[in-house]
Amino acid sequence: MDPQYQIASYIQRFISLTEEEASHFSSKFKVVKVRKKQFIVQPNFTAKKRFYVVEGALRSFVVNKSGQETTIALAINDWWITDYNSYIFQQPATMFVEALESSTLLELDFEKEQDLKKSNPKFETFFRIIAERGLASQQRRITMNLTKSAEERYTYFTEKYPQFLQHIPQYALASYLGMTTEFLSKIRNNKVKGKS
Amino acid sequence: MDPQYQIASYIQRFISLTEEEASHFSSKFKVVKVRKKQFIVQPNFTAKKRFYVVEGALRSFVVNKSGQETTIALAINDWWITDYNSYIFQQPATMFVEALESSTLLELDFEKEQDLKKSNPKFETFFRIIAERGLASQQRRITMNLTKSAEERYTYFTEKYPQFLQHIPQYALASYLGMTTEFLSKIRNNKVKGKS
DNA sequence: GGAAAAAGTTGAAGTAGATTAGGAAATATG
DNA sequence: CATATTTCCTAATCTACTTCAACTTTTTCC
Repeated sequence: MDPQYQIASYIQRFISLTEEEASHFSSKFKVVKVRKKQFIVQPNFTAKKRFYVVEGALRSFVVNKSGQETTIALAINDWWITDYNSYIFQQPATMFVEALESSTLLELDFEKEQDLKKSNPKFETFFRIIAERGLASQQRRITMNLTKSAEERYTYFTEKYPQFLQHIPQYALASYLGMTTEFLSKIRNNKVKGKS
Repeated sequence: MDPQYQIASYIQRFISLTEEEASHFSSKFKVVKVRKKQFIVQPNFTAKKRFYVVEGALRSFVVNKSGQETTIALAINDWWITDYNSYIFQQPATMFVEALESSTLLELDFEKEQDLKKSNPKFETFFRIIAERGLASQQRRITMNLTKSAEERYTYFTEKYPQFLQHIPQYALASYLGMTTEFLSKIRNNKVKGKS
């Protein structure tokens, strides 16, 4: 399927557009293919784009001084990814965004996004809606992280996002869920002390 | 100072409005005074409003089956608060929002917010901007929670949000930062084992 | 302004999950 | 298709933080 068509179909889940509007919207996106392990956002460089995933899998992560990587966000098809703090404020990024497998993306340049929003209030509405949905989902994630045990967080994730499990290596998922890869391995193999 | 004036001044930090637009915007807000310990959002009831804090302090929190409370968000003057997951999707709330001290709020009804956004694209832009800023700030919070120790999270908070410390009881702050009130007490009094 | 309730403190003991280290699978690539 | 690299697993040891319990201080409110 044509990637440009996909983004037009995606936006129309949230707002209704004429054919002309839909094709104007799609025209601002550029198809990008990335290979596994390729970076599309890097610390100290401003994230100039946000990315809609057509196919594949990516993650954003931070690295601390001792080299430990922590996954902050995950994305498969139909999800968006970038370093939002960098993109929204057009400031230097603190994160990497990396392809976990070869992927097809639609990139939207920050300036083009501003043009879209200026050109038609419907597009402004669209970006407002996806920001609000992101906000609500991050509120749920913060709540999970503060209130649930490692095992409960993993169980919740597998039930809520089963499609991710096929694409995300365990080391990336573990730090996303706030635990080590060793501990996640024990959970998955039911070897947590005190569990049957 | 007139509370309605404050919200007009607040929105103009983000977008410029004519006097008429500013007063149209302000007119949709209703001044509400709440006393300490009063709830403005409760689980199972849909959050029909979002609240801009003129003066005072509030928190949102969840309660688990064993009665333990976890603070999810904090708000003092110039901040917004509600259960966003409930408000945005107009679904039953899972959180309480409670006044930590007697406060003056400006409440915005969900329906009135929709009217505002329909009436003028500038208002759509405003709500998009505050959603995006919330998104970026939550991304930072998730990163902190996943990568820093309890003591580092506390130190970061005191440096970044010193104004909150005067208003927020320690038990509320502790669970917001993802630790027990006992442990936060030890951090504050430098009694953490292995620390000088 | 005095009693009761709420909030904060301290220390001892316990535990969820981290760290370390080594080996086994799986996957990539020449 | 073999071997190098990456990912995953297991188990012993360790620790950052929790739990519990008793106490002190601060705040509330009749």
